Amino acid sequence: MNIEKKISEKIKEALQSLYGAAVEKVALEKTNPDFVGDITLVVFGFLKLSKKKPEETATEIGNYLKANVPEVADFNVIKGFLNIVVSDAFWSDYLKSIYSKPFINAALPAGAPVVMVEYSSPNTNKPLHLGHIRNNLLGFSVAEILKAAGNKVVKANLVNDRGIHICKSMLAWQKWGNGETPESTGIKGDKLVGKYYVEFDKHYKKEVETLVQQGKTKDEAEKQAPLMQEAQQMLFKWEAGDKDVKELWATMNGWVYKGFEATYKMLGVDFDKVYYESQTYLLGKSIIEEGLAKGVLKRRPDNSVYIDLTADGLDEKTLLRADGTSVYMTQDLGTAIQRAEEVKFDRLVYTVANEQDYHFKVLFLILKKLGYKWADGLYHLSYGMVELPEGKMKSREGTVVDADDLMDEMIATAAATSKELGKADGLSEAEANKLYQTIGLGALKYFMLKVDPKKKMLFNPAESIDFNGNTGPFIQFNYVRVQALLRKAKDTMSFDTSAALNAPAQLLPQEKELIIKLYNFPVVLNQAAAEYSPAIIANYVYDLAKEFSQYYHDNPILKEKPEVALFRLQLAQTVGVAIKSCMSLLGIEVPDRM
RNA sequence: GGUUUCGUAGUUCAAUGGAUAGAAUAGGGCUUUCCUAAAGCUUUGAUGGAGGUUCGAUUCCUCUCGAAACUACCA
Repeated sequence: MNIEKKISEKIKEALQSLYGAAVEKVALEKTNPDFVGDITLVVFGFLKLSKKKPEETATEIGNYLKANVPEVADFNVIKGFLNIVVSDAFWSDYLKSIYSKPFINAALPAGAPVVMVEYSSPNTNKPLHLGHIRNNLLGFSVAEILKAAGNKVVKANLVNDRGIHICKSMLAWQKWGNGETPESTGIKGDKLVGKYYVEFDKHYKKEVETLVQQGKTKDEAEKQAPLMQEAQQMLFKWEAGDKDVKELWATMNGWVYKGFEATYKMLGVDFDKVYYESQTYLLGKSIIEEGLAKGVLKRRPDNSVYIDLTADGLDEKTLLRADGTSVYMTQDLGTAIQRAEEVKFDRLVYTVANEQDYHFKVLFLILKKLGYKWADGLYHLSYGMVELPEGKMKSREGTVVDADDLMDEMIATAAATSKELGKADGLSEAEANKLYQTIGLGALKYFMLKVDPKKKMLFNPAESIDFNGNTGPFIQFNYVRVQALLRKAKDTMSFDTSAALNAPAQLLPQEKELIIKLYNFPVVLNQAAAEYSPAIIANYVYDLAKEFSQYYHDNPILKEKPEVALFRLQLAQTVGVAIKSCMSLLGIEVPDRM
């Protein structure tokens, strides 16, 4: 049984027995490291019941616990704080109970809640950049965390494959592409399509400029520029099913998908379901009638349809234009309803940057007003933007950090550092390359995931490539140390991982700390799942690795006499498994040597 | 203008209303006859400002200053 739970039950008993008071909930916390003890009860809240001084109250409760709870070895009182010492035997037994078992329970309970996590959702007109990396890493990691916390997870990607943006690329390619293909140029498909998107923009800007010089307003110029008109024409043709346009569209999107696939593979993310907007963009129109009938939606004289959210502190939101066409919101309503029917999710998580907070607020509210019960299970995983030291990424200033380039750079830096330190000596080229990739991507992923998703983050390329301190490679290194120990132990003392674990009667303080850290994992995992925050896992695994690093530094393991060495190895092994498991929740691999 | 979010060491990040606000990095000073020094030890240094609630506030409330995002019949 969970020790906190047991102690808090006993504290309720103590309050009943000592002061005749019934208390509903007793909150415990971890003892501050500067004091002796493992678990702390703050007694200020009970003074009204005891009618005694804080010290006296705490001592009375402490005495009761020590007498009635075998696991409570001792206690001390400082002001209103009752610090409880849990016996070494309890911690040793706990370690024994998890030794040589999977650190994370992979089996899902029957009837596990179904959670759909949508993430990535790129546009097909340009390659993925740094912002997408945060999105992809977050979405993937949150999905893994929810899985580990006992949910049946469906990862989904909604590809924005249609619209004016891709038409711009198509048009520019027709005009200036000279039949270029990824094959003929050797350029990655998504990059090639992106190149023509930029090309369009260049010519378009010139046209706008010319029109402005001729006396048009900027607004007029932007709408009337011939290139924009042509792109619009192309979109109409696409919607009308024009064969040539559809063919070009399919071809160029095909190039992009091949490029995306390579980026996703390198990034290590995957999806259970891929949706395409070309197949979903008409959804949602059908519910307009329903909404009008229910009186939730209203029609304006010009025939456009809207919902009035001013009573909720929001604005009026148009859902159908006067010409009867739908807007993005309408589409999102439709896809949500479709998924609710198709997947029957308990929760649907949208991984989308916080610039769309308003959009999702409105989306969820409309679905609730339309009477869908499942709308309560919708969640916007809103994450902050990634900024560079010089400010926001701006495509026209060329400061956009390309996802592929960034990963390549991280891997190259890992390679250079490894070679410099002679860490790759004795590895085959394939092994060495795999190692560089593991370290480079580990650094990048950890750097991005250790920050609270809700907060905007600063991406400093120089610092992200650092391998010291609170970084992915530092954590990987401590895993590697464990593996080196285990390898050596197999040779020198025929260490056998199937041997039973026998703990010493008295644990070293650092050993106890490590076991307590391991013991806390389920709480940490649940918190990470509840808050949709990989950062909580990242901070946890860093703490664990740091704690182990000090233990390793201060205490020889293999040089000790056999029974001590055996226990320390088994503890190290357990820590290694824990590190690897936590890193996998972040989508980060660990090497066996580095 | 309105709505929302955010202001913590030089910098990048932590802290269910709890004890002396933790790390990392940068700067100062050390450690290698020791299982991987991609390590460890040590030192300097912070809650934007003013009130309030509380035994206790980085955390909750009000005001204020500063930053960002959103506020389309765009996606």
